[in-house]
Amino acid sequence: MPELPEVEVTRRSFAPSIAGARILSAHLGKPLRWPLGLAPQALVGRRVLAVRRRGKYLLVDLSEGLLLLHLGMSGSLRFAPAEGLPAAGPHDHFDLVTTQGVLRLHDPRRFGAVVYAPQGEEDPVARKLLGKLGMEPLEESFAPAAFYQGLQASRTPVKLLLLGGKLVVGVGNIYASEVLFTAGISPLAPANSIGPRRARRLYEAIRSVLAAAVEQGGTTLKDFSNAYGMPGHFQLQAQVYDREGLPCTRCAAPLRRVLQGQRSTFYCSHCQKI
DNA sequence: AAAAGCCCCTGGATGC
DNA sequence: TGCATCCAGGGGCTTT
Repeated sequence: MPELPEVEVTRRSFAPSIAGARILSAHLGKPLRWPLGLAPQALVGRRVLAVRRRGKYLLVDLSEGLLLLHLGMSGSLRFAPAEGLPAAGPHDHFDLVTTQGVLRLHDPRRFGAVVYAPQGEEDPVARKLLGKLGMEPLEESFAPAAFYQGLQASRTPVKLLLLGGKLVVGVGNIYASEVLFTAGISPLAPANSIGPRRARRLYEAIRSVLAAAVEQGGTTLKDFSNAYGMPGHFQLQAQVYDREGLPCTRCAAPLRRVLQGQRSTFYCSHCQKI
C-alpha cells in the first residue's frame, strides 16, 4: 500500500501527538516480517522522542534505542486515545501504549515489520535495512546530477530502477507509473538510454508528483488512511495507474498495462517514448 | 556484481 | 452459492 507519500502523511499525522510520550506497555499480535528483537515489556518507561522517515521506513526515536516500522503492502498505523480504542483485532499486530495514546499497526498481509535497534541508526540491524537506500526525493540533497549519473549506470528498464530504491527511495508501483507518465518517458526505456534533458524531466516529475501526493494526503486505493483514519485523495488525479484500456488524458489513446518484474506497469505508448 | 525471480501472507474481485 | 484463480500499494533473499 504505502509508498513515500503515504508513509510521510502517516508520519506527519501522529508525530506531534506522540512526541514526548512515555511508553506504558507494548503488545504483539501475529508474527510480522521480522521479530521485534526484544521483549515488548522491555520498552516500558522509555520516552518517544520523535518520528522520522527514511524511504518507506518510519524511525521512532526512543530515549534508549530506535524502533523501525515498515508498513509493507497492507499496513497502516492508527494513533488514538487508549479509552475508546477497540480491542486489538485479528490484523492488529503491534500496540505501543503510551501516556499520550496508543500507536497501533494494522496489517492484514503482515509484510510489514517493527524492529528494535538498540543502538539507533548505527545499529547493525538498522544499517542492514537502511544502509543501501538511495536519495530522498523530497530533500535538498536529491541532486539532479547524481540522479542522472545513477540512470547512466544501469541498463535496467527505468521503471524497475525507480522501484528498486537504490537510486532514489520511496517511489513505489503507483508513483513509478505516474512519474514516468508526467515525464513522458516509457517505463520500458533502459535507464542509461535517458539523456540529460529527459533525466532532468524525470527528476522534476519525481519531486512534483510525490510532493503533490503528500499534499493530497496520499493515495487511497482501498484502505489507506493516516493515523487518524483520514483517507487520501491523490487517486483522483492518477493519470495512468490502474487505468488499463481507458483513454489517455493527454492523447486519448487507450492506456496499456505490461508486467515488469511480476508487477503491473501502466503507461501511454503514444505519449511516453523509449 | 548486476539483474532477474521467488517468496512471505490475506482478502477481494472475477469467472465458471 | 461455492470454489478456483488471479491480483494487490514491498522488498529482502537466492539464484543466475
